[in-house]
Amino acid sequence: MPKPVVRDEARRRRRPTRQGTVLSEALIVDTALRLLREHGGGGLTARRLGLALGADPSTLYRYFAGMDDLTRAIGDELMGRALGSWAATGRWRDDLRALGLAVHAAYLAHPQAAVLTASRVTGRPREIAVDETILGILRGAGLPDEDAARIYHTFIDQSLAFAALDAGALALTEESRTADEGMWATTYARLPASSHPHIAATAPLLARRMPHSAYPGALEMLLDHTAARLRAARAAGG
Amino acid sequence: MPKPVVRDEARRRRRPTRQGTVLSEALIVDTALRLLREHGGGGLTARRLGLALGADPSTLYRYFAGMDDLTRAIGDELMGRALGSWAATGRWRDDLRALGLAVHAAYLAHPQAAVLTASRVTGRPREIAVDETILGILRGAGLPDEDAARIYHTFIDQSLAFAALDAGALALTEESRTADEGMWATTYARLPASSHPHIAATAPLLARRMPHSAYPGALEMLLDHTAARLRAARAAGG
DNA sequence: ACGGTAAGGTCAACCGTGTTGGCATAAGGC
DNA sequence: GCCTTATGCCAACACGGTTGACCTTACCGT
Repeated sequence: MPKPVVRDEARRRRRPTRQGTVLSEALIVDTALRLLREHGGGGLTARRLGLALGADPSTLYRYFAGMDDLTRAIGDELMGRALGSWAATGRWRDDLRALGLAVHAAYLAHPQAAVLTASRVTGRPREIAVDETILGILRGAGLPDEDAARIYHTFIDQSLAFAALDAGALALTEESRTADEGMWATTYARLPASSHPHIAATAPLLARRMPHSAYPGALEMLLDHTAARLRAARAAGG
Repeated sequence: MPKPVVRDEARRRRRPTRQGTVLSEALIVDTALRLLREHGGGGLTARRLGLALGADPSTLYRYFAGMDDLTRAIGDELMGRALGSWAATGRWRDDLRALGLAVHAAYLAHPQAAVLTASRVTGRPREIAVDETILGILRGAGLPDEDAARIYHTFIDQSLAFAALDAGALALTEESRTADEGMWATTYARLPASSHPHIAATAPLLARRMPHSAYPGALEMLLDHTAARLRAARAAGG
């Protein structure tokens, strides 16, 4: 039978660890983020986390149901940081763009964590706050609920999907990352025009473009689409 | 020192395994896909793969440098299947849409494999073939190289990113997947309008929409954008 | 036809992983 | 200040990828 997990705020006694640290959900999540940053994508292990905290690995199970649960908490923390770095201006297009870039940036700031968490819907508080904010921007701009729901869905999924993809590239070890990026300057650039005319013709352009994220461009497409729907709604509404 | 890896076509002897099966890269990849399908996302292990093949796990290292290398090969196989299920019509918009949906579908047909592979650029033959095809459609439609390269980049990253995200949802165990989907009908729907007015107002719409992929919508936005660029290019060109 | 070489399959072992059940200790309500 | 029990610790388990030494037999050259 697994140990019972006690939510942080319901914790009654605070007993320091043998090495003196007093544990908490926040401390564990922060330490996990640090480990991911320092030791790379596979660097987050129960044992290593315990060592970094000065606690036995099994102690973590008093705070999280398992590594999977901890992972979700990390994802929610990233969402919180994204929202914290964002401020509303009242101009829907600027606000939506800034929020998208903030989420993207917050995840990319911890690529290894992003890879682990970006494709999971957590349903935790910070994620809900972000969802509410997005819907608020869209409905506040005057979109009908139908459009708002559809565009919200595309917006959040696109942001998380690109965050995970881009983070995946960043999370590679320095060695294999430069190898991947160099692939465009080598493998692809060397393909003969006879067999791959289109790649050959655009290879220099691609080599310059591929190492960067395509997210800002995709985001702009979504904003264009939103603007068009907004014009349509205003025309129909009066 | 690791065992030397011999590429399939350079293999000189074909020695049957103790249990009689004759190995090959293709057989291993196919079996790996079957295991992922049958046993779920974490179901692909060297030991289990060896067992399914009737071979010792360590034998795999004669064919792939490690599980990571095998993973890349699986990703390339999915690309091949996507391209194989696609046929050109000459109408750029239809072709691009069909190719995007084919890639997305090929990955979603093997969600667990997609999660492992979609965020890696492999540089393997089938992936290069897909890239060449996309660029061909865009340049064939009459786009300037600059636009073609940019839209190609957005297109392939968007397709893979959504494939990984959507596959992530599908790859969950039946239990936690219905839990995740039900979250929209429960957690989100129960948020009070006082604290979360926008979620409360659109909850029924979201509950119906969120379980489906946002990819088709995002793809259509990209096609709209491409059409606009194409009009601009034609206006400028003559 | 056959012998020697080395390719390719096998075995046993290593170390690191998440996770658990039982135990010890001390925090904090009374 | 006692007693309860929350909370941290320990030892162990099953399983993961990976490796080095090994054996066997398919194939090449004669």
